[in-house]
Parts: sequence; C-alpha cells; structure tokens
Amino acid sequence: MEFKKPRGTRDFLFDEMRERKETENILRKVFENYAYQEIKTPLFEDLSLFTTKSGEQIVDQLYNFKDKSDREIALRPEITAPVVRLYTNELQKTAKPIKLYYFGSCFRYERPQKGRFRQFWQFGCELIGAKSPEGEAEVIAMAEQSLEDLGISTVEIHINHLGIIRALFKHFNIDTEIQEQIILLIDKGDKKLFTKELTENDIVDDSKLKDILIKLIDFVGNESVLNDIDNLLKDYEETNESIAEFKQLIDYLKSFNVSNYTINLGIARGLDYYTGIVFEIYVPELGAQKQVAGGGSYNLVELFGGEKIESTGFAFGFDRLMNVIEHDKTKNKEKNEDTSIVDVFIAPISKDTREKSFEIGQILRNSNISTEIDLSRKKFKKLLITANKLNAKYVILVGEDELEKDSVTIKNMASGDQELVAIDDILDYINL
RNA sequence: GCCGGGGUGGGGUAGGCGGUUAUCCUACGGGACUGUGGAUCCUGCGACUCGGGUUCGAAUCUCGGCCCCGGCCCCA
Repeated sequence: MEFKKPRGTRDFLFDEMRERKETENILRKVFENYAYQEIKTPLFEDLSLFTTKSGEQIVDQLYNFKDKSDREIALRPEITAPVVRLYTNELQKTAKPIKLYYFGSCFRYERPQKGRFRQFWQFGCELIGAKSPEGEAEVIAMAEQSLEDLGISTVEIHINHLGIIRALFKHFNIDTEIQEQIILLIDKGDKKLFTKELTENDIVDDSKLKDILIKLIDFVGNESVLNDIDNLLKDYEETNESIAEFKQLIDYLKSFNVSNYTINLGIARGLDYYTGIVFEIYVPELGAQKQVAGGGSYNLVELFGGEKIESTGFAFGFDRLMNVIEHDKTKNKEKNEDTSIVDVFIAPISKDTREKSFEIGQILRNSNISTEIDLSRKKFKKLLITANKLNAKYVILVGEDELEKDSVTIKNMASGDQELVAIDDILDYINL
C-alpha cells in the first residue's frame, strides 16, 4: 500500500458518514430553533489571530506554515477566534444580539488519542452582544437541549463564574502571571495537587487567600452552594457583583427549564480570555475524554481591536459526541440493516433495452425518487442480487417483451410480487 | 515529549520457543443457473507495517522508523 492517511486523521465511510450527518442535522435544527444562523470561516487564518488570543506557546500545537508570499499562516485550532475576527471585520455595526453558529474541522498538532485527533470537528455558537446572565442561561439551555435531542442522557453541566476568583485576585493584588499559574492549577482538576502546590510552593504568600482558594474550589453542588460562597466571601465586596450575576444566571436557568446543572467553583478553562461564566459538559461514560463541550463568556472583541462587547459561546467536540452516540448504539445493539440506498433499481435485461432504461431512470430521478440503474452490464441474476443488496423497494425490469407493449415489469422486492406497468404509469405505480 | 499494548488478504482472524504451499470466516469476481433476489456447491482473487541485524533459513528472535490503541503531559 503506497499511501497512508496522515497521522491523526480519519476516513469516514458510508455508515459513519450517515450517522455524522444525522447528528449534524439534529444540532443544526436545535441551534436554528434558538435563532442562530450559520456562518463559515476559512480553514486557515493568519497565525497571529491565534497567538494574540492564546499566546506564543500555542504555536507548538498548531499546524502553521509560511505561504509562498511569506505570510505566516495557521490551520485553525478552534473557531472562536475566527468568528470574533469575522465579527470585527464585518458585523460590528449590526443590530445586537448576533447569534451565529458554525460547524467545521479544526486542526491541532497533538498526539492522537481516544477522542482526540489532529483533524477534528467542532459544532459551536457565539452569542455576541447580549446582556450576560440571560444570554448565558439561554446558551446553556440550548446546549442541554442539543444533548437531549441527540439522545445523550447522562450528562453533567458544570458551571462557574470566573469573575469571583478574578475579584479575589484583585483584592489581594495578585499579579497576572501568578493568576494564570493558579487558574492553570485549578483547571487540572486535581484538588489534592492544588492544595499541595499552594501550601508547599508559596505561590501565594497570603494565607487568607490560600485558605479561601482551597475552600472555594471545593464548592461543588446545587443551588445551595451559592450560600456557601456568600458566607465565605462576605468580607470581600469586590466579589459581590459576580456572585450576584451567578445567582441571576441560576435563576434564569430555572426559567429556561434547565435543572440538570452543577455549580462547580473548580472549573477554570485554562484560557485567560474568559471573564464571566464558564461551563463544561461531561459525559462520564467517556472516561478520560469525557468533556464534550466547553464555553463561557469572554471579551475577545476588544482584544482584536473592536469595541468592548459581551460575548458568550461554546462548542461541542463533535467527534466526542459521535463517540457517545456510537457507544450507546452498540449498547442498545441496534439493527441498522433496514437502510435503503435507493428506492428503485432499474434492470436492463438485454443490451437493447439499456437506452430505454436510462430514460426511465431519469424520469424517476427527476421526480425525486432515488434510483440506481445497472451500469456494469450485469447478467439477469446478478441484477436482482444487486438490487437486493441495495435494498431497493422496487426493481423495474426492462425487457424486450415488455417494451414491445411500451411497458415494464415492476417487482416489489419485499413481497416478491410483480406486475406489468405501462411506462407512462410508472410514477403513479411507484408512488402509491 | 513520556510510558505501556499492538500491526497477518478489503474487513475479522489462526500461527508466533525460527524450517516445506501461512489457517479459517467474511467480502469480492467467475461458474453450476443465458428473463426472476437473499440459499447451496465449485472455483478464482487477495496478506505477514517498513528498514537494518542475528541465522543456512525470519510472519516468528532483535534493534530502529512509521502507524494504530490505551494512559501521562497538554488541551485554545
């Protein structure tokens, strides 16, 4: 075998593609029901679009190259930055809020693993210019509904508000570098490690902050956690605004009929551009790669040179969704054999009836009936075998005897019955 | 980048302490059967991931590359 596909890429065959398309269509439907409109951005962008957003170190994880005019180009590793670029280029003066969604592949130069590829797909949205808590609540509601419509039931939605910890950092005058270090530690999700690092390595001097942080990231649970936060942080009024927003979000979630959520002060999302609510969605059965979606509120527009504006977005890791669906499929042992590739198979019985067969085929296709015609001059028996493999509902036998009467024989493959039908009546016959 | 397990026809596999023609299932082509399908039988096609080493001889042992799987790091 001469050529192999590049590491971390996949070929999708018919069955898999059918399932992916189904998933894609369900997501499209949900997003459009929430008034989102689809956009598409280029697969590659200026490298600086991504380094501005995420720092220079991101370059190790990118597919980047110089083009023939010496431009630094990168294949997109995610779609939020391109969308924000698109917004600042074309949509700044458009009526707000703007709701847009996208579906496309992204590229990262990483070691492939389960649920992690070098080319992978994201299905996501951005809500630009809505007032925070209600916009966030709606976005989360839409994410939940998407999963529900996909038939994925065992999900956990974890929500945090990064404004709280940012306010604390401000209160204690923690400089940005240390902040990022702490956020990174939180993001790892290892609480023991967090406590250890914080107490042993003197990342922060202030023991009060240490105590608060260690307690804070342990706050995980339902609505009642909000009271714990209140109690813990009552002396730090800088946090009031974010806590109030957080409460409001939780209230609005009720209105949007979302009850399956977990408040989790340990969610951080490594990115330093998130400013408000952040959330992650897990499907526990996926194990190490259980995160199927992530998002939050950010202010990237300003970073890219636009006016300051609230934005919220999230993206599904499409391939991970497919993993869950695949998982559930095999669990439920579903038979998948009843898929017809075409409704009608046209079988020219002799070489003299081929031309007429093609004419009939085109009539059916023009009437939106999926039709296959023998193109390989198969013998009679093989024609029926082929029709059977295609799972065609009808076979139209085009033979010389029939054509003399301007007719064909139509065979119902399920019942085995067949009937002589005038060519002019084929459409009516098949449509009944 | 690190650790572990792997790689045999299109798909799924057996063999694996070195030794003759590499096993079976399935798929595919042809035929039994030149105008009636899913069955059966016959038949054909088709593979040891790549490269070096050890050896009279390597699918088998050994080293390295590539790729896949799982985990770590990372995860915008």
